[in-house]
Amino acid sequence: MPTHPQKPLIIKTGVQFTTKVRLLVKLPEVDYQLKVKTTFDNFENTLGASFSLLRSRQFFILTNNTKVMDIEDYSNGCLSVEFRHLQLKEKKYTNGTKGNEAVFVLLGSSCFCSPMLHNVFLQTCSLPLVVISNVSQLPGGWASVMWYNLLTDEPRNLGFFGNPTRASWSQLSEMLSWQFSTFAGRGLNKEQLDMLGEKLLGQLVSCGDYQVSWSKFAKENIPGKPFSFWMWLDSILELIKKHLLPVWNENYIMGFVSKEMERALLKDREPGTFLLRFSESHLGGITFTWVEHSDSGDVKFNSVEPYTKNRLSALPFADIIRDYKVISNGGVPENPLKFLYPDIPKDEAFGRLYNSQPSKGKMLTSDPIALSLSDSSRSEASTTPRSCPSPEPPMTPGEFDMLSEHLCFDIDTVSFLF
Amino acid sequence: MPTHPQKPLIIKTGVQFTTKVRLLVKLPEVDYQLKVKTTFDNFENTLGASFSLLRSRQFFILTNNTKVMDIEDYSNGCLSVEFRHLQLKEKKYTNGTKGNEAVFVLLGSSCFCSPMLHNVFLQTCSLPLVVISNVSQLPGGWASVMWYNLLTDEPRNLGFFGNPTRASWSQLSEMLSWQFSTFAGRGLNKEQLDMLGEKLLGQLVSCGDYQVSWSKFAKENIPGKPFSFWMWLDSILELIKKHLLPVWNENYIMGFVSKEMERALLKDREPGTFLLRFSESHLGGITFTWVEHSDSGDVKFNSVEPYTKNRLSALPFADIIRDYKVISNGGVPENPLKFLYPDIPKDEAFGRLYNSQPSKGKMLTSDPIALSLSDSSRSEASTTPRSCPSPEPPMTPGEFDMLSEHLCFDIDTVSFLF
DNA sequence: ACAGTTTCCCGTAAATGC
DNA sequence: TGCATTTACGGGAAACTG
Repeated sequence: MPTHPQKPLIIKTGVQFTTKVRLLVKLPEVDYQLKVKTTFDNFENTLGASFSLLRSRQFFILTNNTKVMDIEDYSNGCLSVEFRHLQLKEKKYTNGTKGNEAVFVLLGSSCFCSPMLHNVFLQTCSLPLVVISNVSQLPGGWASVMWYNLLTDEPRNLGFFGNPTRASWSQLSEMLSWQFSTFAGRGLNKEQLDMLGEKLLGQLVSCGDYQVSWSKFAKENIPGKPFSFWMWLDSILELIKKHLLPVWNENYIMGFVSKEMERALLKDREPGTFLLRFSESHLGGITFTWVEHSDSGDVKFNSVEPYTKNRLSALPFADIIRDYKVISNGGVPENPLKFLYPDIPKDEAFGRLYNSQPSKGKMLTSDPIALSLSDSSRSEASTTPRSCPSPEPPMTPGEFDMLSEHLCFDIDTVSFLF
Repeated sequence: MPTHPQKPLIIKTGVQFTTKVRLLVKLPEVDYQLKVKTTFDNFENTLGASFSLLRSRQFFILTNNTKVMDIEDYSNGCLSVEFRHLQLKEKKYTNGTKGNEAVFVLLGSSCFCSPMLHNVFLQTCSLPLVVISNVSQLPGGWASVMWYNLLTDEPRNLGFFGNPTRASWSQLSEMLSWQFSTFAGRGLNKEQLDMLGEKLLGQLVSCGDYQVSWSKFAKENIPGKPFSFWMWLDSILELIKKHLLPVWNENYIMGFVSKEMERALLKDREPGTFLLRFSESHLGGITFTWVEHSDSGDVKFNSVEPYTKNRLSALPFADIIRDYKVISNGGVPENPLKFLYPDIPKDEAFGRLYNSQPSKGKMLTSDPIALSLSDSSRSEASTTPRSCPSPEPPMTPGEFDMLSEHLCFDIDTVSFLF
């Protein structure tokens, strides 16, 4: 199990993780033990080649990394060893090049069989994974995992990020929707994806499918903003996961709407109609915009400053909507939010989601009154037996091949689907 | 320097600290080096005794703990070595007894002199200190440091907490006031201390001086509350440090007033007169109570639920006072807080302390409206030379004694005054 | 079982490295 | 010098351990 249970294949240095090595074939009942060692593969090329180059960044396993595969460790019909409390640390004396956080590396494992299988060397490896040193790198690391799995079928394409291939918008948008359905319980509809596509690619999306670069997706900042497209999207995903889950799952958050579209949708609606959208200017923010008619009959739009995780952890979003008040010139506070777009009465939509006491009767506002008018794994077995001269070969070549092909190394029991 | 710069003599395991060993005498210019080693003293009795017992809890220094005292390290006219990045860890294989967090222990240091002073052994030690494993133990640890320093002049009374002596209320109250003046910039006045004394001791305080036990001060819970007296007081100190410093320093927080006293003070005052007091039921909370007259002419007292660090970090306290509104039956919100007790107009008192925009004109309340009607070193040198048979004594006995008496060990440059 | 302690690790801030 | 990355550690919560 990697450090973040929800995000496999990402390991943070200094934080414990778990891995399991399995022998996929049922062996004849012989009385021997397998000594298994888990190591971090610091070499550039594939396993089993006759020579290798050390990578520019190297890691090692700090903790106990050898275990004996016990006959009693049968689980699901195969021999396995689980390594717990493994911890990764970077080697500090490597040549100066500090790579980016998207470096893909391999966790390898080797088996020595004794006494009967003595001198037979077996090796397997995990899927490529990302090493980070701080949770602040988790979004970037996850972007790498997604991009890799979207564009490579090879289980061990370690040079992938040297020249990452592009993704078509149809591929990418499907994956983005998948992220929302996996982590937030509800995916993205066509309108939401269209807005995202336009944000990422401009009007190009509408003119057929388009190729998106890795850089545009996760490295370059959105023009005029201090964050990349994925950083922005991930901040919203996190906001939903932590503070908006029920509202999101009820499909009450339109979320991804441009301000132009927002106005177009609201302008012909009943006064007091509102919709919820994510902030495009700040990371992890959600606002509401409502329509009203001024005395002269003009249509007016009002928005509130985005609510971020800090404000939402003080009061759940549904309660904010219920308790939101505008103090009109008459001095009487009133809630301007009447209908969730297109025309659902507010309490009908949010009623079940209210948490704390509603405000009524004599009330004390113990909180500020602000002036604000505008919105400012798939499991993969890979083995590479090395032929070593064995003085007394304990198995036939056929038996050996079979054994080699069924030694499996999972970094997590959770499968990883893309 | 210990882990918490403001609270010396408390070291948290796994967190870096700094210490300095100084040779207080100016040595004749000889060409030798002193190798100094810092260790954690895990023995029961004083330095230099012929035998010792291991303590039930033992710690050791994880990191590099030897350094050579260089001739060039002269600072303030004496030889010194500074140890940085020291880290403490508990020995895990000791006998089962887990002691409490108030264990006092010693950091020791020994010097080997070579080549001229070869075979001469010198040793010094720090003041007693407290080891904790989590910042949640900091208040308890600090209570120990205070109690020790209040009641012992001995620099190394390690058995003190086996049977801690009592403190007189006059001693203790002086120290409590000192804590507030040190950490919050303003001490406690007689009325505040009287309230604290009564809380701790009942009416006994008024009948002359009284002895307070260590247990009553920091171990036993306040009757009916899930926290001790010091836990409660420290939570308030922390609240002031983080969120109330300017208001506290302007002396606008009466703070320590019983509810009875509060009512007695307010009842004859102008309606809208209010005062600020700390919550006695919750840790780290502050409320305000104001007086008003009901239609029938009765005096009424209203309080708000205590503000805690979470709410105060959303909006500073002065702004809360400015923006606080009661929505009367007429529906018009109004601020009931008019005069800070005894009769200071609110804005006159808090005007300078307001931070954000005041609320006026058309206002949006983006925050909840709650229904709430009631308050529901000194530097110490200690050396114990051991006489070792030296084949070629490089110094006269007099010189040696002088050297021994002037080897000093500070755990911090910050002096510690009680 | 429970209560006092410790461990774990996120998330912010500061330090470091290139 | 500035940005990318790591380290430091407070703080909340889970895990531990007698």
